[in-house]
Order: sequence, then structure tokens, then C-alpha cells
Amino acid sequence: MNSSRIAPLALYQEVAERLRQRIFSHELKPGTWVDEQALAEHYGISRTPLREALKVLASEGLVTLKPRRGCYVTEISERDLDDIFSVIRLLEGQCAREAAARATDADRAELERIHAQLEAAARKNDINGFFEANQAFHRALQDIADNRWLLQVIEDLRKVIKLSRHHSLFSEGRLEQSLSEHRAILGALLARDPERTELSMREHIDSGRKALARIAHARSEVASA
Amino acid sequence: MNSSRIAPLALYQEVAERLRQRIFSHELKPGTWVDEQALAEHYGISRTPLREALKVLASEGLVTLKPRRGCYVTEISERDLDDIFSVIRLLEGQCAREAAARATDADRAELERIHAQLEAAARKNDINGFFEANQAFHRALQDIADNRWLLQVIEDLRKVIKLSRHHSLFSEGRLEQSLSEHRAILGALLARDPERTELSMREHIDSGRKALARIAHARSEVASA
DNA sequence: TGCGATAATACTTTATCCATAATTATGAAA
DNA sequence: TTTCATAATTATGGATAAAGTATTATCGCA
Repeated sequence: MNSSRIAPLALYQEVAERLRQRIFSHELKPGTWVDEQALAEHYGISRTPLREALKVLASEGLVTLKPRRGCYVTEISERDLDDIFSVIRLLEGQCAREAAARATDADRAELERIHAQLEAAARKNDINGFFEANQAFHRALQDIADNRWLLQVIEDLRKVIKLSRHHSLFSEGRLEQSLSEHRAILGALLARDPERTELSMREHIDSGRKALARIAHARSEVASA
Repeated sequence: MNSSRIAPLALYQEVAERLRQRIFSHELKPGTWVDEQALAEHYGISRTPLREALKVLASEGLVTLKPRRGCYVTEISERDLDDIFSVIRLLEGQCAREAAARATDADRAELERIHAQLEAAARKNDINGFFEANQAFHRALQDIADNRWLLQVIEDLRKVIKLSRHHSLFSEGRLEQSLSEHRAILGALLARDPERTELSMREHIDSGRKALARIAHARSEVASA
């Protein structure tokens, strides 16, 4: 990313971003109460920008504001994950379809370049590298689809998914599976087949959900053992 | 709606709702600057809850906050409308599909009851009544689909559409057309055909977009004359 | 011993004040 | 006369303080 910021972002935005990180890293656990006063002291700021940040996070669904009761980190159930994935599947599918329909030759070349990074990371079993390239690929598709409202909605929902603890790429064999799904998506797109691109993407998302469910299942097995 | 509120909503929520109304009614026009100080005085409150309300509206996309530059009512282009409708079409389509798959007999009866109100309003050429029944129908479908994340996203996008000035039902012949589309949706749903229900809904949304475009076109004709 | 009421404490909420940054207007110089 | 620079004014963004409400704990009465 670009660390040089033209428009110096407001304090509440800075705070919102830091809180997102802490929530995603589960330093702030789902269901726990957010102590405004302690947080404000911790960051060395007053409670005003902190509260504004919490309003933003609330409308992103990351925290839940209970009037007169304070602020709690949102808890995401398996049911929620099912619901969210069923929406993302639609949206990213549409994204892929649009991208396939609109991609220029330059776009296609860029996607192939990113996919090559994905292949390379997979060969080295470099999970972080794979994760990065994966994100880049999806972001590139969104850029090509060029619909800022579609993008916005996907981003918001993806943030919520991040609340769930696990990283599906750590699931056994998930990396190889994800790679082959990406090959299918790219193949369909390069073949200029929007319909097939959309279907491949939907399968990819569905498969991501299943990987996440496997981890959750494995964890609950361990917990009850 | 239920006017008896158990949890007394916070002031910033009250303010946010009032501002939404003023934005939707175009008392606050798209593109115009929002004068915090004047608004706070107008409502007889301090700037703090007002600022919190603006943060909420900003994340709904109704206003745009420019750092150190203040707050502006979002302007929606025809391009934006195209983009937003293409997303809503997907989401409401999915909603309809899910509803068709899950509806109980009681649900079906309720939908028929609401549809009857729609027919009645159309016969009386009661645009407000039609509008209300229409909203009720879509809301009922969302309730049956029972996916709070899907619902949330649809609501947010619908709010943004409301920013555009016009009411598509005022378009010539739109009321009858909308009614017949609703008949198709209900028919498919009662026939327990999720696929056809989804397609009917998509056509309904597309047709709504076209009606809106006709109005915008007619307005620009008038303006240039 | 249990339940209810009252009081106290703590946290959310709102208001006021202050500082900083941006924009506009005016004056001077070219 | 036009442009650039500087100063002043205005609005945003942050902090602190005060008030109101909710919850919890303790005490008294049944």
C-alpha cells in the first residue's frame, strides 16, 4: 500500500483501522465488552474520536452498540457465516462475470501475472504469499468489474468474515484445492466465458466456506475431547 | 411500525433518522455542503451527536466526509444507479429465490394478502397505497428468506437509491406494469418454483431501473427545452 | 432466608471550549 | 490589471467536564 497520505486521515479513521486490526487478531474477542475509557487512555486520545470510530465499526457490523449498555465485539455464528457466504458467493460471482465480459488484453495479462505468483507461492508452500496473491487476484477482478457499489458491499462482508477466528488456508489440502479453483476461474475468464467464470467463482467461494466449516468442526472436536 | 420503543434510542440515532428524511426529501440537496453548526442550532443540540450521526450516514453512503473540508450530501450519477441496480437485482433475486424455497403455507397466505392490497391500490390508482403495499411485499419476502446480512445489504443500497430524486411509480403506465410483474413473482412463488421466482424478481428490478431512467430522460428533455 | 427497594457507583451520553487547518479576501508588487 | 502572498476568519476536529441513566449491591422487611 501507499503509506504517503495526501489527505491526512482523521483521528477517528486511524483509530477505526487500529481497532479493526485488534478485532481481527482477536486481541479483542467476540462477545467481549469494549471499555471506551481504557481504550482512550491506551491510545492516549480522548473518547470523542474513539466513539466516532466505534460508530463506523458498528455500521460495518464489527461491533454492536447497545444503547446505554455500551459496545460489544460482534459474535459471528456458523449460521451467520452460512448467510454471509451465500451473499458473497453471489456478489463475487457477479464480479467475476463482469470482469470476464469487460477484461481488456492488458487486464488478462495482469491476471495471468498475479496467478503466476499464486502458483509460485503454492509451490513453495508459502501460505502468506499465497494469501497475498489471492487477495490481489480478487482485487484485480473487482477493479476490472469496475462497480464501486459492488466492491463496497463485498469489502464490508469480507470484514465480517474476518471476525471468525480461523484461516481457511491452514485447512489440510486447502491450498492445492484453492489453486486449482483459481486455475478454473482464470481459464474461463481467458476463454472470454462470463457464464463459466461466474460459476467457477461461486464454486471457489462455496469451497472456501466448506474449508472454514471443516476447521470449525475440527476445533470443536478438540474442544470437546 | 412500532412507535413504542423499549430501548430509548440514542440522540445521534434520532438525528441520523431525521437527516435521512431531510436528505430523501431533497430538503438537503445532493452535492450541497452540510453546515454542522447551523444544523446543530436548528435541532437545538450540540455538535457532538450531530457529528456522530454524520459518521453513520457516511458509512451508509448518504453523505461524503471530506477530511477538514466538511460533509457533503452524496451525488448519485446515472452510472451509479446502473451499478447499484445491478447489485440489487442480484440480491433481491436471491431473496425471492430463497423465499420461494422456504415459504410455509402461512407465509404464502400472508403474501397473497399483501398482494391483494397491491391490486386494490392499483384499481383505485392510489399511488401511496401501492407504494406501501409494494414495500410490505418486498419486506415480507426478506423476512421469509431470513438472512439478516442479505437484508442489511439490500436496505443500505435501497437507501442510496432513494437519493435520486424521482419516484418511478409516477412514470406513465409504471403502476400497471409493476403490478403485472408482481403477479408473475407471486405466481412463481406459489408454484414453489424458486428459479422462476428469482427470474421474475430480476425482471421486476430491471424494469424499475428502466422506469427511473425514463423519468430522468424526460426531465433532462424538459430542462434542455 | 429470600425478595424487593433504595442508594451508590460507573459508564454512556451530551455540551462547551480550544486548537488547528483551510479558504478567502485584500493588499502590494510586477 | 493581474497574480501572488499573507493575514484573518470560519469551520472542523479533539479534549475535557458534567449530567443523566442503568445496573448492581446492600440492607431491611416479610
